[in-house]
Amino acid sequence: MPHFRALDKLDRKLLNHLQKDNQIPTRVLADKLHVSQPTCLRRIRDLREAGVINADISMVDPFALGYGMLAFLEVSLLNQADEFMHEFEARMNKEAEVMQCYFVSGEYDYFVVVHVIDMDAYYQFVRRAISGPGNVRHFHSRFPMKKTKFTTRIAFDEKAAELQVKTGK
Amino acid sequence: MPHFRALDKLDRKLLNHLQKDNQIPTRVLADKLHVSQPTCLRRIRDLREAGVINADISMVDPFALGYGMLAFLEVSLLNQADEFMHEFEARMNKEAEVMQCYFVSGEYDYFVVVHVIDMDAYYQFVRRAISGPGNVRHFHSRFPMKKTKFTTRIAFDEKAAELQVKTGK
DNA sequence: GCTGAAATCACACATTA
DNA sequence: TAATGTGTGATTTCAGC
Repeated sequence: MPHFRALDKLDRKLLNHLQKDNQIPTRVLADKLHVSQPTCLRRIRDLREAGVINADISMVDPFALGYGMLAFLEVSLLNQADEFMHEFEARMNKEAEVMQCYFVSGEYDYFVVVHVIDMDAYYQFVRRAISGPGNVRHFHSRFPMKKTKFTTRIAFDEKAAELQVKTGK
Repeated sequence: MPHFRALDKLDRKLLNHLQKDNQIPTRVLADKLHVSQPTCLRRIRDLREAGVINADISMVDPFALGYGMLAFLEVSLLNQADEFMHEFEARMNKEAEVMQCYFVSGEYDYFVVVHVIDMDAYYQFVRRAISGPGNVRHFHSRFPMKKTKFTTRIAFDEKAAELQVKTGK
């Protein structure tokens, strides 16, 4: 049974901390926020169960591993019937090189962010996943020279705090 | 003193797991990979110290919090002297709404991904951070209708594994 | 890779608003 | 009634060997 509740100040403070570091002991976090350790833990558990916290992960630096090449790939499909769009999206979901994929309006249908080792790997990716399988009318590549910012942290301002949040199941 | 070493199979397996879930007890992870728990822990610690693991964080679902609106913002600067580019990049770094920023070649200089609550918030953001401060020649907004994939996980194939990785400081 | 001490997590229960 | 705080046992981390 789905229910709704609003995020209060404590929730927002917790999220702001956990977005930076989720390995901090609940005891330390509790002290910082002037609540007890079990309260801290309970709130975090609830945020996870509610899906506000999607996942708890280690961030790996792609450049530290030789994945120095990034590409923006714009794709327009031949056939835009629902099943074909789903087929394309499913394919992108399976491809490990695809970091992000967006359905966009305008000249192209999809905007895809691809992370690969080098140009050869990118070429192979395009042949295998884009031009190979068919149903692609046109595609266009751009190569960002530098990633100057990348964050998964979202900001919690007052307005957002007042919004109702769908929690739990 | 910086030193180099290559990632072996164990490192890659560890990273593949931790990218999905960094809350798994090292004991469980050790059993899965058929190594001892302290070995597992030491490897992970080394990967963190080496900077291969950037951060350990909770991922927050922006849509669960009412941040339902995404925008692609392309910007070209008036003055492209180094100091002005740094100034723009620094500004994007400070803005909480900016999730990603890339320096690109072509018609525009920067590709910026912005995450906001609604169109009004986006308008305010553009006025404050883009058109307001000056040195922007032209900008153009696109609004992706759906994010069909977003991951921070990078793939570890054999080729990548053989690459030398800069570790330590 | 094994063992053990220290720390953390996570539960039951009393308390408060 | 629902959420917080206190106290306690089970797990986990992490150092020494």
